[in-house]
Amino acid sequence: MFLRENILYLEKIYILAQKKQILTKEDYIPNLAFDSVIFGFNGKKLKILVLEYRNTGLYALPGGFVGRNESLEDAVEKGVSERTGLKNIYLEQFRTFGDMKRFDPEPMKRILKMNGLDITSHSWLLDRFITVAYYALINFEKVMPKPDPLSDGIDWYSLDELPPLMMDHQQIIEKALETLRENLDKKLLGMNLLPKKFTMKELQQVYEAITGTSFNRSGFQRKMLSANTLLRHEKRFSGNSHKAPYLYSFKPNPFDNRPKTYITDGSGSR
Amino acid sequence: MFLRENILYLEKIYILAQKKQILTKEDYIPNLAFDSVIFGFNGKKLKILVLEYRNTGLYALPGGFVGRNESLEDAVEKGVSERTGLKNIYLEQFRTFGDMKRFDPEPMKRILKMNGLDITSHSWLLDRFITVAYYALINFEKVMPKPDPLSDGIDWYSLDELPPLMMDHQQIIEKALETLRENLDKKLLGMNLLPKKFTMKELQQVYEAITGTSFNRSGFQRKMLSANTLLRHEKRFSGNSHKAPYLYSFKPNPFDNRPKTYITDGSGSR
DNA sequence: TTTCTATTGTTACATATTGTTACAATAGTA
DNA sequence: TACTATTGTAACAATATGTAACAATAGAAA
Repeated sequence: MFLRENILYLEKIYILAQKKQILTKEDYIPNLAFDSVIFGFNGKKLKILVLEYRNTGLYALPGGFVGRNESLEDAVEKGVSERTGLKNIYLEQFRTFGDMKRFDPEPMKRILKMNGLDITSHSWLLDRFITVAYYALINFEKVMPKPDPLSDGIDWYSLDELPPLMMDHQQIIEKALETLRENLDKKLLGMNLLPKKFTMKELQQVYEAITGTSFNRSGFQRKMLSANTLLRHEKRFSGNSHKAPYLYSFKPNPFDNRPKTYITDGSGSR
Repeated sequence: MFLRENILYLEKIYILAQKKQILTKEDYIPNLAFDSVIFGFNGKKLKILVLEYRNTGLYALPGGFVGRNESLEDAVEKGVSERTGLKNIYLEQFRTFGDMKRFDPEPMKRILKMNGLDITSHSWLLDRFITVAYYALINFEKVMPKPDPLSDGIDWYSLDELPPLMMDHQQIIEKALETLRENLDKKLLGMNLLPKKFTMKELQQVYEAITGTSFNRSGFQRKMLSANTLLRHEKRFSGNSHKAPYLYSFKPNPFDNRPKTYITDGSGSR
């Protein structure tokens, strides 16, 4: 019993040390944060990772701060990796939110209080923040969501079953989805939400989940194949009594000079 | 003579007071700036407004800082208005640049020195900055460019005759142009670069200047007219010996619920 | 084995969109 | 009145897209 309590005590110290490290003002650029809309596809629906803060009933997008000597995108990569357990994540910056309406210290006060943290010594967290928003596309099956030090929960939510979110996070999600839809035709985004090999039907389901519309099966297949970006592999025998579909993968694009896994957009921000 | 010197002295004090106001650290969000790529169309080519700093040989995009109690977009609107003399400018945020490579205090040191400003008391300007970049589309004929307090020159440059620019401003321009091209099909951007009434040929020239390609005259006309967004007005008799072209204007879009002049994108960042 | 069903890959054809050329209209000049 | 440069539009060809039909087939059921 003594041992167990001792371990719990050490654990508590460790967590506090972690918190202290994470919440020291001097290490970060003040008034600047990032937020991430992490999309996954479960085979049917598009989902988003949402954090729940301890005993507050507050829900939020996973976010973080930018180190004084750290590039913006390194900070985001690190933050999203910590929440998902994945590396080399497809990330795309889509907007920076700098409205005064964002300035509401009350939620953060509650979060600090419920985590037993002193408000005065963390007052910089109650200040105004401008946030750079990114969306991430990840393979749903590979992810092991982990809450951040101030949260006790992190979970997948479909777009139509989102909990009430803090501040302007609902609007951030809407803008993320809007951008994702605009980018869908321009880039090969589907690949980042699917396993390496997939059927034409699965690909179509991803497109339908993202756009919220349905496509004609025949036309979709023709268009995808004519784009000349898919490699056909062996059939997949599912054990069901019907014709087995081919598996496909995306061709590596020879005209795409970015590394295979990347933060998109090489235009100087990296 | 005494009077004249006195006036000059007062003027100097006034300018210094202005500078002091503009350069006081406490008034702004630290480490955060904005830059603007201001596009204009002179009838032939797409041009950009570029600042030249006093006696330094340094060229830069017009930019500024965000007040502690000011929304990001209000700051940008104000800044671009001050450089162009225009109000209600079409502005679009396209990317936030947060690379460590941006961190180079030397240019700012030279600028402060050449303006007779003390480096130690303005050291916050030598710090690292993350910048939110916007592009603006304006009617070339209406603008009266005005330099900012630290610059002695502001001028139009075509894309293929840009001077060597500070830091990563060249990359910011490239990304602005890329985004402008992507948005050209989605939105009615041409209208912001032309006078209210224009001919089909002028509209085509704007499109060609932006995309850097040429279009078939007949097809361009058909597509523009079929989009059902143009109003046809009287003919324009130029005095040249050939058929007079019709003048057109853009229809106000009834499905566009934004005010007629605006910062685009209502998604929470305003 | 044969028949049946659900699903898949492909083709066929109608319709819509785009690219290209041709031609008539016309404002001013010679 | 003829001529020139430019403009608006029609005509036709080439492509792309929407829709439906059909054949192939993996397993289940008979």
